[in-house]
Amino acid sequence: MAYWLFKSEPDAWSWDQQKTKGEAGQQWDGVRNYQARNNMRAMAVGDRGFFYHSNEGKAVVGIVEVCAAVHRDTTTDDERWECVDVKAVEDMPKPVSLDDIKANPKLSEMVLVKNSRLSVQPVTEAEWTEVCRMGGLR
DNA sequence: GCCAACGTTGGC
DNA sequence: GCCAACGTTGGC
Repeated sequence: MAYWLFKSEPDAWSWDQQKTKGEAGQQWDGVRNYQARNNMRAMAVGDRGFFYHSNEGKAVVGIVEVCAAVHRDTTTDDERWECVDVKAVEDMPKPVSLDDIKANPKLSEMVLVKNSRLSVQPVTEAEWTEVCRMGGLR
């Protein structure tokens, strides 16, 4: 299983909104960046991801699971753009802020730190485990 | 609200 | 195919 990080501005699509979708999940639409799209193409159903609030909050607030493989983004006619569906799995008991992540030497290579503008990012297993630990999971 | 970093576009 | 101009993102 692979791990990912999905970034969203809470004004546009928040963790609370995501949770209201429940098991049905929601397509992660609106991505208009090739790197981010390619990351979604590489996803498999069952992969896990962090749900990160950018701008407002700036923290990992929850865990999502990929529940549908990559498909056309229905919010555009442009065939280039595709997305996966994700569903909320659980809250971070304690949100892990960007400051917390930057302060942790183990996480200094995270894409979130290195390339803060990429909206869908890969996360290594070591990074996943560490952020979960910081957030009070397991 | 500012601005640096980055990605995309389009003229040549 | 290069690169300047432009637009967007997101941390501060």
